[in-house]
Amino acid sequence: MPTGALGEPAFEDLTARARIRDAALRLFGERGMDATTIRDIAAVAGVSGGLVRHHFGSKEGLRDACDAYALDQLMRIKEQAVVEGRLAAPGFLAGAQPTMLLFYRYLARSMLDGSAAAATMFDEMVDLGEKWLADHHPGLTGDQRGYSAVLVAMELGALSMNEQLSRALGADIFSREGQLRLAKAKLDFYSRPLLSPELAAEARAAIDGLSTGAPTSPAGARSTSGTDA
Amino acid sequence: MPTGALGEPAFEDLTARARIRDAALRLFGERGMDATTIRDIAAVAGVSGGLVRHHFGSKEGLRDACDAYALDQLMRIKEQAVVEGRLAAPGFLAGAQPTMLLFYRYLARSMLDGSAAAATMFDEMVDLGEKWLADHHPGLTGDQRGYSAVLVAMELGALSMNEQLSRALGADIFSREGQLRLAKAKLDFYSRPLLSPELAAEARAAIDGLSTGAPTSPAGARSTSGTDA
DNA sequence: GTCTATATAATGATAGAC
DNA sequence: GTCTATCATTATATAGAC
Repeated sequence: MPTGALGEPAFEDLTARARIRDAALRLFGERGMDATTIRDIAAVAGVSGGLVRHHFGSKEGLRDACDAYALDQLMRIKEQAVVEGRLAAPGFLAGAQPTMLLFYRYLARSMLDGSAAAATMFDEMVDLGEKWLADHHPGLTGDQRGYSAVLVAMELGALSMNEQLSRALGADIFSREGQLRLAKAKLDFYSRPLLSPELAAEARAAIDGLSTGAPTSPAGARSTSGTDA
Repeated sequence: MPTGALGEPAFEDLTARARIRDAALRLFGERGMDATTIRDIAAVAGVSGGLVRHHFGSKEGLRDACDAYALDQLMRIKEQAVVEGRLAAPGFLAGAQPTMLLFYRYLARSMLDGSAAAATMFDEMVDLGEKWLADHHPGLTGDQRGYSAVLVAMELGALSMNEQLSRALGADIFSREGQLRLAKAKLDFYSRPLLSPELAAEARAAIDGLSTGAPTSPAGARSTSGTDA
């Protein structure tokens, strides 16, 4: 009954299979799947390329294993938190430990890389968020699903921007220091409305203008949607 | 003096060079650079692979050209808005036209793909956001830069999650319908605090706990940061 | 400016020895 | 379980014809 790994102290004590999986988790999460070769993973894991294939069949097979493992670990951590009765409502803030963050980053990247399993998790997170909103913001006016989707996309998206974020923050968000600064900034962000009522009204007017009138762009006749033409 | 293109009606009227650039902008933005081959781009642009090289030298050269073009177009649109005096404060909401969104998505993806130019833009956006906050939230307590960094990372990150977001929303966020739903949801998101004062206090307590005490994770001795070990 | 054909490098997949 | 060696494919880069 392993307690989870992902590059922890006893890295060299892990089975080769686990080391490969952890190496893949890290490299896929850092650079994405396309930019990571099987050889890279094998090198980090300290094994040969052939062994990767032996254990996981193919690169996609390895990715699937990583997805499943990350999902599983996240679930495990969450359950543990429930058992200990410290499942704070703002779990997305409290659950900001580096270990969890790394799994979340991996899954965010995996979504961008086109993983079906990761996409499913996104949808489930939106569902959960919707329920959470119904519980904690019973008086919320409009599009609760939209709200939740935006929240999840932003959380996960910000995580996939970890490199930029760390640079702007001046500290790696996976380090203790950066983690703290990020958590505080996010708390600020979530506990105070960005837009004042006046600005919000202004924005609403702009949106209403969009829904009825011409595209905000003036000169040059342009179609509404472009790219797929 | 071109008025901007990116897959607009007169696509076939553009020079081959512009068609290549627009095709690259679209494919890079959709799937990322690694998942896009020069041949893919050439096919979409209706030219040969050799011509891509002739005009841009290399794939990186093409990427640089796309970065510069996207940055330039965005600047142009912004200036236009200033001239017309409709630079609403919540520009990140008002500036949600599909065309802009597509450029922003491209740049977000380019950041993930490791573009230096795109990274620079991220930093500049954080700078701008900081100034905006100083103007509009003079009474903001703490880490303004952190706040701005989170805001930018979330905006751009959500955009890079456009596929997931569109699925959850039930409409492509680059379509008129999806754009509207997204804008409204974001307005909701930005004009109302997610966390009630009680929940915020709870979260703050959790964060303070993090900064002093042990890592939230209990069993199994684990180091603070794992991956780089 | 534009194309076709080719060289070269890298990658995922595979086979077989230990 | 693990490795080495190799194949087949694909992608970028290049050269040269039109």
